[in-house]
Amino acid sequence: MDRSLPLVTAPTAAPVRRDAARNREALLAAANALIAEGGVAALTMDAVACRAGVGKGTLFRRFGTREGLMATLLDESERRWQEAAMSGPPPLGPGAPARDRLLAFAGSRLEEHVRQDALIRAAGTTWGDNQSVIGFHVLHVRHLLLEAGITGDATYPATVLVTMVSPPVLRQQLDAARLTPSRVLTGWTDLLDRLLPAD
Amino acid sequence: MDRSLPLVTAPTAAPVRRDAARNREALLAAANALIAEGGVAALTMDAVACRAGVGKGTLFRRFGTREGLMATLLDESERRWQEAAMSGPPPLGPGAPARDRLLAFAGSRLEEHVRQDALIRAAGTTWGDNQSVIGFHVLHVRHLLLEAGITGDATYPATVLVTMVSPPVLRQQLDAARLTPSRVLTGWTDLLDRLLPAD
DNA sequence: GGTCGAAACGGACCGCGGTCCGCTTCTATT
DNA sequence: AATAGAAGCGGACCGCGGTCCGTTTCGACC
Repeated sequence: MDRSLPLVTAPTAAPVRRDAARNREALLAAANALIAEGGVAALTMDAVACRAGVGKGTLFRRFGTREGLMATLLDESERRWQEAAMSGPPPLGPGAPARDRLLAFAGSRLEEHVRQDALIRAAGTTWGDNQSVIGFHVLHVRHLLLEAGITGDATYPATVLVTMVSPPVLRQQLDAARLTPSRVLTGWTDLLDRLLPAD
Repeated sequence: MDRSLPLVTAPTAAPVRRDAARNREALLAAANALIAEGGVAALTMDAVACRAGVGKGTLFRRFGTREGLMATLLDESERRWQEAAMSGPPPLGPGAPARDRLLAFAGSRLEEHVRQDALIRAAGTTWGDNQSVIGFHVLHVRHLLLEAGITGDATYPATVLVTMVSPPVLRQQLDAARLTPSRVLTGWTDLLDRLLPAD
């Protein structure tokens, strides 16, 4: 682990009561199963509650809204990604040159966002505008930019680079503009090299 | 008008029948009135139909979904913006130096997106991922970048600059990162000057 | 083990988005 | 003007997200 940053916060405080914790896990398992079987559209709140063998009120008490439930599912994989970025193998994890890690960052986020696209869309702004996730990515990239020797303010360039592989921007480029993933990464790399000092 | 680009396409083909056209206008007027009175939350499909004096089926036939209705409302103001950018007064319209027009573009989009934020959020991906709008902006900025003498590929930098004043990115910067609008524009200007050749 | 307050549970209930289909209205054609 | 048939219309109906509140369960403390 190359530094300490707050990981994505637990969106719902861990329940204290035993039954509450058990139900929480049952609900998440049911939600994952439903998505695996029938896609995001199959994730109805009634179905989740029924499959988990609990009442609907319990489900809503735990996750607030359908989008909140989705955000929790996304947080799970985000947590795994963040661990990989902080203490996993290079080039995404520590141990590789900063520029290589930056490229790995872009490729990895692109892959993740394409893989989870349906769920991210359905979660709407609840997840997409998540401050802690974006904030983590910006700090991560900013750290690597500084390590790579960027001159001047690093926060805005970091924001730019993170933004350019964010879900809405990728959708625009991949779907609307009909670009291939590798073309997107080429553009991103060019942008990175314009922002870094010429070596 | 400095060039010809396709304006935002009519989202719903103009009705041929007289009564259909009349109802369409009545529905849009009702929708605008409801939003003016009670915000986006007051825009229920039943209320729009009732206020316009037509049946619910007619409303859905015309606009497809609630989001589709919102997208139509947004298209109206977008059309006005595009006219201002193509044939309005400088610096947004033609007649000013390219760099000034680019700054005017950023400021104008920021203002527009902040003003319409609630509606844009509520419209979801129906409007936000709108290819024709984003495509228009990218072409506009790309044109100005070339006029300003950018070297190399201009499309990706144009996409970057457009993206950085898009609604989700602005929300992240203004709400989550607590930046002021002028700070955002400063960052944008810096980015622009990094992308343009040093003069 | 008994007691008690708080936390969690569950399912009836509500409002809204969206669909469906029989009825009405318009306009092209003669 | 009459006609025909396509386009438009309307509102009953449905499913799902979300709420509410009386009931149940947990576990801390005695």
